Amino acid sequence: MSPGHLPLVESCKPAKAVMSRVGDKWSMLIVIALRDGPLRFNEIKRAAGAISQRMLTLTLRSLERDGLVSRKVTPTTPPRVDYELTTLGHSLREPVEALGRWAFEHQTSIDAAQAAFDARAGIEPITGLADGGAVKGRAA
Amino acid sequence: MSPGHLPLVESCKPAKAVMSRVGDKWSMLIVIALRDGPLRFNEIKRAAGAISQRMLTLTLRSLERDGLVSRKVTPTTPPRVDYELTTLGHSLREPVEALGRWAFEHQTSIDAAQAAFDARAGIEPITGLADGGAVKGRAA
DNA sequence: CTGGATCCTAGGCGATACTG
DNA sequence: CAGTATCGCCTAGGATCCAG
Repeated sequence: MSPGHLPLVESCKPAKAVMSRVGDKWSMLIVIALRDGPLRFNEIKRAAGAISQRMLTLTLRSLERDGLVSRKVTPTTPPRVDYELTTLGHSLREPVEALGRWAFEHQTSIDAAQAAFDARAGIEPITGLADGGAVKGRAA
Repeated sequence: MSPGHLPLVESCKPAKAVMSRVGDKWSMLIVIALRDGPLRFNEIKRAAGAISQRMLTLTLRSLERDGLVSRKVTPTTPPRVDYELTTLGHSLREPVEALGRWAFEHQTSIDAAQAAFDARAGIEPITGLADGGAVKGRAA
């Protein structure tokens, strides 16, 4: 997709945008929650677990803006609002779920790599200098 | 992968972690930059474009910790450090590139949806209050 | 050239309170 | 029930200076 010799940052701007969506804290969780059909505001909230009403509203709006989710209002009392994945939204599930599968398949490899890295960090101080060797105390 | 009736948040924690990686500002850009072979610190920097040395170092470290990138130091003067995708890193490219392709394929749909949404937002002010109607500039 | 330590700001996100 | 408005924390991430 990218020729290879040009900045490569510009060549994948649209990809960057989508990756941000995928990586943000709640979007994909909501998309997955809606995979089996429409849900109401509070149903999504319950499904997502710890999301705040503020973030749910914002995320839903933004998902709607991107055309991934549709919003249907039924002006009764109390009001009823149903959210549903659009065709575009459903199509996004495929690559996203592939990514999810990758995560599960390689979970142990990642865990192992992290453990090994952390172990090395504790053992090799800074290149021979005798250092107390705090495991990178709670600073940053 | 998730039974469907449990919180669903906990069932995909590892996926969430990976999604965050994919979604963060520089990780995938670096992974893609390394797709054709090892690069030195400043070569990656040049390829990425606007990244700060701080973020490059941090991202690289964290990629290394996750076992996606390997770091090889050649202690010459000046020092030479090569970064290369590990097998795990390469395997991640597949789902990530799939996501990238999705982004390109549906770019126009998303653009259209956003334009339509913004247009609607401009028409329906806020329940009658005359609003100037700034289009809420969406940059990055 | 590689990369650590510091400082500083924008904004993501949660908590809470209020409206229709 | 659905949604908005306000506040305040906290972290991502850029700029800069220093060191090996």
